[in-house]
Amino acid sequence: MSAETVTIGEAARRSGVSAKMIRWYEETGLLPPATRSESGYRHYGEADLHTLRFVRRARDLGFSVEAIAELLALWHDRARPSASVKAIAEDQVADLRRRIAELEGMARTLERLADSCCGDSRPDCPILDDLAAGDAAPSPRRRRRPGLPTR
Amino acid sequence: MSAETVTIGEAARRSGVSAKMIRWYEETGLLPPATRSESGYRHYGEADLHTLRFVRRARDLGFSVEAIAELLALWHDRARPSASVKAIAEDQVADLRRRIAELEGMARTLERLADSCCGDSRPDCPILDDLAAGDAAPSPRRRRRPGLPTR
DNA sequence: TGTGGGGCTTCCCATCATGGGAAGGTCAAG
DNA sequence: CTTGACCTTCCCATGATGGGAAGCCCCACA
Repeated sequence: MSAETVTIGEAARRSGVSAKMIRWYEETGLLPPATRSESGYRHYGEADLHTLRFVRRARDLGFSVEAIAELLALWHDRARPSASVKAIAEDQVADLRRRIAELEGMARTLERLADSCCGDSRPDCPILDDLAAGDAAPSPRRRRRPGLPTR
Repeated sequence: MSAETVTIGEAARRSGVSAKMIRWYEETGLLPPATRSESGYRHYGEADLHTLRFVRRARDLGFSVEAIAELLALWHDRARPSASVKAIAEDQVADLRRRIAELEGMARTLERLADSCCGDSRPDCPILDDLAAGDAAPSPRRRRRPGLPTR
């Protein structure tokens, strides 16, 4: 019993991770190479599906693939300290909060500008005036530490 | 007077847009080709700098390059209806709000999980338990309409 | 047993906005 | 004239994802 395995398409359907991404996760080392049939088809068992769902859920929470690799390692380490997991989660929360604050700032500014624009057929527009004002604070564009699907 | 022009590095410093990005904006058609010196150096005048600052400010508000192209066109169109500008701004706000809500959902879930994890040296961890639960709602990963720096 | 259609394989390309860096030409100050 | 800072173009990488082509495989049905 339980030698039941499924092909990659079925694994994708059952895990919510696309076949493309399953292959990519394997290629980049997030997942170990799948077992193959004689003809080269990948096959996945229940444990593999469980792992795939874990990955999927972690992606849904915005974890980067790198963070997921750490989470998977901790998941498989029966001697893990839960503090390690918690630290990763709290980092992720901090990152999410930082990004939310950034987007919130943009949204508030834009809402204020949009509210002040009467939005009719006349050309006067406080939104364009603001953009053209050119008093942009020269904040350097930082590289974000990878993470969210950002879809 | 006012035939003063600067090179791309100086334009970058004065506008807050990197030289790399100025070239890229030109290449992709967001900006018209810069005038060149005999030896091929790009040169920028006050009007160009004004445009660059406009672009920079719009990027800071999360507009996609595509949206900025529309905003620039409206900016230069003295017969524009302000409603057109307002519509673009409101689309952007809606997009920002949607993404904020998404991140907020992740952050809340993760905070709840992190709070329930005692974070000590023992291996028991509700965070991993949740990830492993595999009850992930199979929400399809949509492609996001381009926009934010997302840094 | 032949065949058709759907699933699998690998490989390449695109996204979006950005930076890094190499190889080589230009310019201005000393 | 040299030196060093700047400019040019070109290629590559990022992160996670999808699209699509070319070709092989497998099963069900006639």
